[in-house]
Amino acid sequence: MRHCDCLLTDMSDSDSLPVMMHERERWQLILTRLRDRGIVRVADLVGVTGASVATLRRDLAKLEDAGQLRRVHGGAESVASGQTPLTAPSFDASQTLNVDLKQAVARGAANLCQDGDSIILNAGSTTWFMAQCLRQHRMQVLTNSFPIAQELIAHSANRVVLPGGELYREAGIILSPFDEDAIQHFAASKMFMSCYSITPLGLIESDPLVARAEAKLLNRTEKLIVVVDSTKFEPQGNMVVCPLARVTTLVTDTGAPQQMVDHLRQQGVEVILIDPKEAKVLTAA
Amino acid sequence: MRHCDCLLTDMSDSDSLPVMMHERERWQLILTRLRDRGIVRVADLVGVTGASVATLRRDLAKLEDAGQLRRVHGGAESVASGQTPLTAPSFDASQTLNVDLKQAVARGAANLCQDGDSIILNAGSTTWFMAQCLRQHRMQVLTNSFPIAQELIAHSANRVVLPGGELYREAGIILSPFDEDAIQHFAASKMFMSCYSITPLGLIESDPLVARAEAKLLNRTEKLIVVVDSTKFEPQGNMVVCPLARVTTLVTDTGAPQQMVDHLRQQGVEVILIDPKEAKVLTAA
DNA sequence: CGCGAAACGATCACAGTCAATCACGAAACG
DNA sequence: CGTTTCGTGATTGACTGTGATCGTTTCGCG
Repeated sequence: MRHCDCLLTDMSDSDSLPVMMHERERWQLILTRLRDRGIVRVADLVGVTGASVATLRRDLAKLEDAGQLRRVHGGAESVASGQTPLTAPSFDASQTLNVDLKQAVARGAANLCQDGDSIILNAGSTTWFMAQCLRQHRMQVLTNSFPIAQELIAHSANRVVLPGGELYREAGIILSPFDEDAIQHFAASKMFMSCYSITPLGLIESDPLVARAEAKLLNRTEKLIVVVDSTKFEPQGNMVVCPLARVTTLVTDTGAPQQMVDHLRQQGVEVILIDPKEAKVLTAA
Repeated sequence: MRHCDCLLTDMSDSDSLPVMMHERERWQLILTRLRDRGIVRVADLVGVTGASVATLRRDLAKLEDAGQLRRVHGGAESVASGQTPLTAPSFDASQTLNVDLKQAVARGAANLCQDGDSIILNAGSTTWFMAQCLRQHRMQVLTNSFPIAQELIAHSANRVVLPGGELYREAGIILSPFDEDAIQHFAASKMFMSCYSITPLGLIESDPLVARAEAKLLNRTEKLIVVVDSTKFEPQGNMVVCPLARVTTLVTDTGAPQQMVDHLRQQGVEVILIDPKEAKVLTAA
């Protein structure tokens, strides 16, 4: 393994340093290069990371599953062919770890949609995965997420409605401090949202502006469907968006703590558990 | 990591050398040239990419299959009914022919912007070219064009504000039938717009919804700067957006009919003529 | 109208890349 | 301490992209 590296570069082979890169380091490096150049080649990555082509191919496969890039012959390209870094929400390392969970939950939530529905898709990485599952649907979708709007417009026949406001570059969210808004004329049958964390006190966000935007959207619908992977049950953040009783349905994975599941059902929330292995609905009772 | 550094120098060397471009890189380059110039020649691409004629022909064939361009004898031209819905505004055939004019006019109009300005960029192919000229600027930009918002967010430090409404897939425009809107809180120092055509009766559009949206935006600013290439003086369409006297400044190319230029100046409109050859301002008197 | 030059499509051999598989070693677990 | 799991590297056969060459078609010019 490392011996190969040593043979290739005699001068740097002093084993005093741990030469081998870790998986996450490689991923980070790959994504960085991808953002800078729009395209990466496996052969290049071999030289940069010191890993074998097989490993790098696996890395690319995983990152493609995570929606972070698109594989092409010889390497991979940025999901938007190098045009915009906005096609996917900015993931941090911890989010990258839960891609499988998020995708499983997103698929489960997408099953709750039907053609003709008018839905709201709140900004978030899980809801972005959900948008990818809606390519065959024909609905009216209101979203405050620029990347979700891009995805829907480019790859589906759904109608897309946007709220007015400033477009925040990093998060890709459209936020407005004003109440007058086109969304006041939107009536949705369902709203899908994620959140920063979920506690007995309710749905929690960390950013006041985001919390306010979500509260505004909540007024446009009766049914609120929360989509969160099981890691969101770790209390974080401090802005309460709404109490748990406001939630109609919660979609999460089987890793959710049983205590919270019970508590939610006591509050009248329908809880849907998705097994990320089998990617199918286990129970809804 | 230092291990990486050693190899990185190697990498950058082989990268700077015209070793071999990859398929996607060539595609990207071809599409970029196509967007910039409206037409590419196989012989030119050979010199630029270093690939063989056969390979480039295959590239063009694939891109044509993907609907990204239309092959012609000797090369390829920008596609008529633009497929790439969002990377560029959909050009019709006549527009494709005037890319040079539009870009020259767009550059001239961009010179009227200063850091700190709050401007409105109405949807349109000329204003989209203009957005490409604003990468170094730092302004607040309100636009009802999804592709322009993409361009600004991805490639500039400008702040972007969007109106609320439905996102129309083909044109990439955000339109709303309602008056309540976040844009009612936006005060712009200048508004840039193109139009379907320009006649002695005023600025003309063909779509009532578009005309109404532009009229709404007109209320948010005093200074109205119209950017049109000289082909827009051929009367077309039927919806009058506003009279010529409403226009503060008109930027066009030297191909504009002298009669209209005189008439505009009689109305108090400042007319700026851009020579597409020299791409510089000729007269502003 | 006819001619030469350029461009075109088809085909072939070569090199690089891919997915699948097996084997090795390290860390995690009971 | 043994077993399991995971990440990694090497190998194999199949596939894709590439360049050169062929004969044919199209364009431009006299």
